Amino acid sequence: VLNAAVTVADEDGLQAVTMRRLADELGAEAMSLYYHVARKDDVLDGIVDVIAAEINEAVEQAGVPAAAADWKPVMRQRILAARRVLLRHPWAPGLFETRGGASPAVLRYYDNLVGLMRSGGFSNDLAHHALHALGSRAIGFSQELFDPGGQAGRAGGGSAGGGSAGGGSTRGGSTRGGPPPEDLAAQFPHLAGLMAEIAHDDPDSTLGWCDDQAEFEFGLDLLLDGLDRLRREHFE
Amino acid sequence: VLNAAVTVADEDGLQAVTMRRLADELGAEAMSLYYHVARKDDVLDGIVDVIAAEINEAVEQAGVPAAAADWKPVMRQRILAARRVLLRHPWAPGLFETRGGASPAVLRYYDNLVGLMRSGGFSNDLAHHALHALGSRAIGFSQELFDPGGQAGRAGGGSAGGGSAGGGSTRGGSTRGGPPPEDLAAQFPHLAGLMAEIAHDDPDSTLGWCDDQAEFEFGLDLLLDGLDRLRREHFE
DNA sequence: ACCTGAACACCGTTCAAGT
DNA sequence: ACCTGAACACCGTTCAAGT
Repeated sequence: VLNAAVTVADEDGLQAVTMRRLADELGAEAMSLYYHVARKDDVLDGIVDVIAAEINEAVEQAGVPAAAADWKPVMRQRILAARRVLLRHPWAPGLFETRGGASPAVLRYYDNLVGLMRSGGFSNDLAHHALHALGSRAIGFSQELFDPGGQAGRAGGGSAGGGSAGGGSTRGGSTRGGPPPEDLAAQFPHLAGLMAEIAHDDPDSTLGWCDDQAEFEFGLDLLLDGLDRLRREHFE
Repeated sequence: VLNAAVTVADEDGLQAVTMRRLADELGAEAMSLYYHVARKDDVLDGIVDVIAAEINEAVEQAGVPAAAADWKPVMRQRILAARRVLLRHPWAPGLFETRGGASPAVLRYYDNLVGLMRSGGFSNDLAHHALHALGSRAIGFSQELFDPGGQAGRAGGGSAGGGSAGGGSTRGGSTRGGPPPEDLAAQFPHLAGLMAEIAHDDPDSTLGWCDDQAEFEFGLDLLLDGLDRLRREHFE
């Protein structure tokens, strides 16, 4: 039922999952779906629950314990495991943003995360702040403003800043009569400088030169380290 | 032209900004818009540029310098100024996620941010990491999984974790035959415990008990402090 | 109980015409 | 050069019927 929707989304994107298309996929030739489901929103809610269940399963299979005194590496592993399944469903983050709270499976994921922090010495107050600070990173994706890869809603986000100093504004320039690409460096000198220096490490691409996985872990570790510091301060 | 679209979105939400509605609002009675614009995507790209320009204007009016040796408080002010305009356009963050890279105005915003970091002692490499780590927080909003307020895409996000241990799953329970609310505490013990302890500070609401502004600043400061530490390490 | 067809009110977009 | 009307191919959703 819902699995068909996930398959369609994986193959042709979220915008392809339509009631008529779903009916086609399921053998049923028409909108008999409305007997089993009240609104389309229900199937969308359903598929975030399916994905969240897949995340929980992956976390358990990876053998990441639900409680540990050494909370940090465990939480890191759980989050990276979640990220791995989200990377298989690039359309899912967009759905998680709008309907994350409707899924018991994501609540279970978060409940485990809180349990892990509690057993690691977090007060409820700090655990609460931690969930806010991590935001969507807690469940394996981050929200970037720029996505040179072009695929909107990609898990883990695309790259930020310099990455699209070329990509973004080249597009803007051609479609909207912006400045020609030549004086981009003049318009955005700092981004251009940043890009020039970083891109030279990976010379064969000026757009997709960000290592998304490494950047995700950089931001994650920055937050986890900061939280650990606060936890320790609370103890001493 | 684009201002009409922003007004419609502010009043009736993003889903209300439709080509026919826009034509109505503009006096023009039909789809003459297609003479001035090729696709609807162009007007969407256009309005993120309008909002980003509003952000840049607000930052300049607030007198936040574009370069400073003491980069941290300046960056903090810039980001919080950006957040203030995003709070006036709750639908905007959702658009920024998908089409952020298409706007010269957001590129300008980011360029200023990079310039600020550079003048504050960041290497290009660390500035690049910083943009990734901050993600959408750099431009004033954060992505939360749960939004008890119900308004999807609200700037700064709704509240996370415990906030919807009640809200989210009560909804799930009623619409999808989940468990009755009574044993939610049994199903999600850690979230329930967290909520019980935190909510008691603000007893008159079990759902919207998160101080979004405070939580946004908590996560922001966690990241800024971590980045400053890395910057100092690089110096010594 | 379960499915179906036709229809309704909406989209974005095209295109031949109007002035 | 600028606008318009009618039409097309799609949506989600309803509803009276079918078995």
